[in-house]
Amino acid sequence: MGRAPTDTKQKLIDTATDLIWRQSYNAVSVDDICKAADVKKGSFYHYFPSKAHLALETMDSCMEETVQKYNDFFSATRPPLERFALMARYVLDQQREISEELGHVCGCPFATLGSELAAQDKEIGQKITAALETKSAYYESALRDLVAEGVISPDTDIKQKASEIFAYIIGQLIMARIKNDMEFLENGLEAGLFDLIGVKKIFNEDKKLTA
Amino acid sequence: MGRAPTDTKQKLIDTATDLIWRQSYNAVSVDDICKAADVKKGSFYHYFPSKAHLALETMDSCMEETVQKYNDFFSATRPPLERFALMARYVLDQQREISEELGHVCGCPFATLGSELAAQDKEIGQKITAALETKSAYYESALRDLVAEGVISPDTDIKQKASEIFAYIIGQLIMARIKNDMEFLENGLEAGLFDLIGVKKIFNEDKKLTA
DNA sequence: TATTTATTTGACTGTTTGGTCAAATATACC
DNA sequence: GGTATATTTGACCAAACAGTCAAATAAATA
Repeated sequence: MGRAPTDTKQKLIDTATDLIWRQSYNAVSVDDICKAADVKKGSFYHYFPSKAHLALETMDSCMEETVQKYNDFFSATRPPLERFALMARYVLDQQREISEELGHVCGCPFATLGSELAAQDKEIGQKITAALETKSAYYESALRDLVAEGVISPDTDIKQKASEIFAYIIGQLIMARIKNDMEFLENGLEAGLFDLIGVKKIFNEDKKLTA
Repeated sequence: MGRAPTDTKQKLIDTATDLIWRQSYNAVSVDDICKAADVKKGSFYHYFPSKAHLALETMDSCMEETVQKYNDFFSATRPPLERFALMARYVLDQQREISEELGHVCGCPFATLGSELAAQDKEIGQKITAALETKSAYYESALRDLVAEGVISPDTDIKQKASEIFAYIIGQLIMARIKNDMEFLENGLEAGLFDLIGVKKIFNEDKKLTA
């Protein structure tokens, strides 16, 4: 009994993700989101108790996709350096696609939203902190495997190194967003990543490790 | 003839800097700024044609202070490694002070504002891009001196390295802001910086280089 | 003291904001 | 067809928003 569920909620989440990612949380109004999603405001508040809750759910939605991708990229079956390379390529592809679709380089949605809202909404700050720490965990694991394979020094401070890689990627994405410059990312992201890891060799076009 | 100038304009700039740095551009209203500065709205619009123009002037004000500090830290009379160490210490001191004053780790005002407004206000985006490139120039120069002194490899790609250092610092500051965690910065910032430069030695408490 | 000019004031406007609600409507099941 | 439940609607609200303006006021000069 009862009426069948619709895709309205997901439509709101997807629309809000794009609008907020492109602009910012406070610059996008509930009316903007409703208009873009072609949903009336009453429906919005049927699915979300507040605008902030919608933002939380866009984060969940983003994180779900990220975890799915990263579980593939960082699979233990892959050589650890390939994991990083796949991740870097994914970031670049994603940024290129979004920038063509939305007309602006958008950077990391977690970092952008987090930077804007961390001091404004505690719950969002915590959710984003958790998301970012999840990502770091992938890096740490891959770095440990690199130590085990003797590719990088056993003295490596794994936590510190992962944090460096992570901060570097976030920093690059923020810079690319501010400059609205994809080329900046294309040139620096992968190179810097491998420089940070401490290996000079990177993958060639056949996706095999060069000597 | 005429009335003497007052400090009202500067008071508005200083107040706005704190409020926007702590929260975000769109989360702070002109009324908020006026109330905090104890200035009536009419006066606000006597000095600034719009809220966005006020934001531009807060950036100018921040940049002025930064350039003054950096001209000292990155003076060619200093050993290049000391330049980076002084800068790192300044960032930490500043963040600690602001976080105690405003009750939250605030990160880099340029990055925060830039990330929020780059896609919303072109002029602000350009101003921030210029500011960030000015900072990078200090790093590049110091890195070249490190090469000249033989501290780092002459093969070093200076532009890329400066970009890595820069992205790392911005990334760390964004993370610290999101996590609202000074300890995170205290632990990682300086260590990561020197790791990125490629030297293990850092300054001891007497501010002399250790062997 | 009169004049000139920069500054300050506070009331005002039209719009947008996040959020509410009772009523209307659609649909799945019995 | 009747009933239960989920969804949708659009009108509505008070507060907040960026920005305006004519009048009042303060001070430096002459």
